[in-house]
Amino acid sequence: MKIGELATRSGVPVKSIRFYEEEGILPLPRRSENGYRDYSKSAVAELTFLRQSRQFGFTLNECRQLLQLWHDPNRRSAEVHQLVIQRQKQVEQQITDLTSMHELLSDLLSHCAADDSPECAIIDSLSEKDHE
Amino acid sequence: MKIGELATRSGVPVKSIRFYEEEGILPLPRRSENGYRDYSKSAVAELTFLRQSRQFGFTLNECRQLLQLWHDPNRRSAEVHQLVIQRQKQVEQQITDLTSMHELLSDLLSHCAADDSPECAIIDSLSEKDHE
DNA sequence: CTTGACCCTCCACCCGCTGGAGAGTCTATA
DNA sequence: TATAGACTCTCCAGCGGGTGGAGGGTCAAG
Repeated sequence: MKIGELATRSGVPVKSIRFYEEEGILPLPRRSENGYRDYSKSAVAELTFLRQSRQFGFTLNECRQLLQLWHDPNRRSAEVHQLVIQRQKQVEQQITDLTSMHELLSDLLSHCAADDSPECAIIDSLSEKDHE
Repeated sequence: MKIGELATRSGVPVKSIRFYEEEGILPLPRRSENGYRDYSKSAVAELTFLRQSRQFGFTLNECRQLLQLWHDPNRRSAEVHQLVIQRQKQVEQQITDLTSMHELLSDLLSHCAADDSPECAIIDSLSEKDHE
């Protein structure tokens, strides 16, 4: 299978596949006589796994670890679990941060007249130092 | 005022100040005889405004617009309002995305034994294509 | 007269790709 | 058989938003 087919089958762009290989996240595939990358069926599963992991927001380094665990028949599922817990905590933190940001934005909006005059409470708020 | 003092007063790192100037987001300051950047008091307010805007998640381009409005005595507050609304919508979208990601992660976690065995529902789930 | 705290410029690197240049290869059709 | 177009290859540059370091200059205190 050539890289284009792998790309459509796995849902990962050709460019990204080459990038992942360069970064050592994916193994280097064998080459055909003409120099084209030649993939086996299992590459589709591997790349699909990678794409899914990325969609869950794992960094490439975390994906590397996940792929290692995926390949390791002696893995402990607790280790996988740990990585996912970690990721979930990050997501929680991000939600918390974004939620408070959303509130602050609401505060800004509520004090702005939103008309043709230059007076603007938003501008004023943004000019203030936090601790004052 | 030299860049170091501006940095501590505004809460923006020296490196970032120079970066913002290079990018044309901040005006180039006058220079002292020795070539050092020489800032007026108003630079503190301007940079504080920029830092606050960044903290609300505005991109540098959006900050550029906000700074223009900040400087413009004939601004319409509606325009500022519009930018903030836009930003808030993005935040809402991000929260939505992260929340569904959080749920999916919970689903993964709930099916994993998290023990010493290699069987792992998480690994299995991540290997599946979305639409299957 | 030296030490240390500043300041300067310039270049490289981070992440996770994406786009393009310039070249080679393969297949279908005229 | 020539050629067009769809692939493929490698290499290099750039995005956003900075950060870090090298290799200098400058200034005040001890």
